[in-house]
Amino acid sequence: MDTKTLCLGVLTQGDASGYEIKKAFEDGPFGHIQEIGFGSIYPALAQLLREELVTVTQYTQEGRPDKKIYSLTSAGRLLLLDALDEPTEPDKVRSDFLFRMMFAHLLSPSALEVMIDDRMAVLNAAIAGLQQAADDQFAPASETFINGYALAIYRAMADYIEDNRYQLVGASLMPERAVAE
Amino acid sequence: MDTKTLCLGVLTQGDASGYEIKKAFEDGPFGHIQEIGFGSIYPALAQLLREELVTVTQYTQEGRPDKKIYSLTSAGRLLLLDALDEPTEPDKVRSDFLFRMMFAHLLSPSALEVMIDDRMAVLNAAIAGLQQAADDQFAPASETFINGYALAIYRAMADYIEDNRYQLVGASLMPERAVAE
DNA sequence: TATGGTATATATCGTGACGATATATATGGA
DNA sequence: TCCATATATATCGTCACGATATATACCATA
Repeated sequence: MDTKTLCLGVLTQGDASGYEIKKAFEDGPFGHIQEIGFGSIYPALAQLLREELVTVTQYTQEGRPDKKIYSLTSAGRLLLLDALDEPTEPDKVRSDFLFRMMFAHLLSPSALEVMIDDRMAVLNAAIAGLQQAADDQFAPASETFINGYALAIYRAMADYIEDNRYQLVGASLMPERAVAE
Repeated sequence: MDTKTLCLGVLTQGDASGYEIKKAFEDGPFGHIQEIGFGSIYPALAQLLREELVTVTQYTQEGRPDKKIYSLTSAGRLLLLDALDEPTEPDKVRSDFLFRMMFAHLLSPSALEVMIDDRMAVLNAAIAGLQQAADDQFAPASETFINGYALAIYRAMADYIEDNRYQLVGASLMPERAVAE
């Protein structure tokens, strides 16, 4: 799933600027699909424009920078549908947190506790935010599904970490004892 | 977490070749942290060698290509410890599957069912594999923790999808009805 | 028997993603 | 007043990723 296709996807939900596409990948349901930055979005939109998969209208705003609103063309809409028909790629994760947990035995117990507490705080904040979003009765079925999916995963993560953190802290103590003895 | 640091991490568990590092990120507990390919590993190892963070020994094998076994230097081990002290970056996900679910209303019910069934098959296979790995009583605490963490997440995903897939299939029916009427 | 797929093993190359940085203005809080 | 945040676009260098090349051995299947 390249950035161009992701932009086409957001634009099916309505016209948007590059800045608004970025926000959709931060707050909205797209935020649970993946993150993308400006360094990917603006070149992608420029290329979509060259390929006539989107059109632009420039707006001059007072007190704000100019805004370029992009709209899907019918060719762009068709290309998205083609992309959805292609084989689904496996999910990809990248967890800096898990990498650190892999080396719990090289960390001091206090450093490890801080890492786990930080992670729990992030998870609990995400869970709280998603529980509020779950109250929206007028959201489309796909958004409700994705929010619930993310909520289920965050809860599973938080529950597992709370139930099993003692195992890691125990392991992190051992090398220190060995050094002390 | 760049590829160089990831390679240093695997090498703390014992000397390894680039090929063996790749395998560690496919099968072992590192597989749940992130994926990396040869195109990232070999340049990273070459750079680590130049910076004297690892050393190499080349082995000639019979019936197999030559093998380059890399070992951590003390500078390499210290650099890994420094990296573990740096602030933990937030997890990153990239789900081609969720992207498709976001556009369930643009898919035929049969195409949607196939996508969900495929996803369930992948999840159930992963769950079955992890349940076997959970029986290993001699694995280090960190590996047991990570395997259990991955298992908890996969189970949460599978359970949620089974319980809520009907919502999406219902939504995918609607446009077809609209076209038919 | 031949063919094709899988495993072992290293390496490169082009495309594209990512993070940092630049530019400009307005608002809100310390 | 000063700094951070929000709005808005854009570029640039570095790094990651996927595809491809090369070479051999082994196993299954047609």
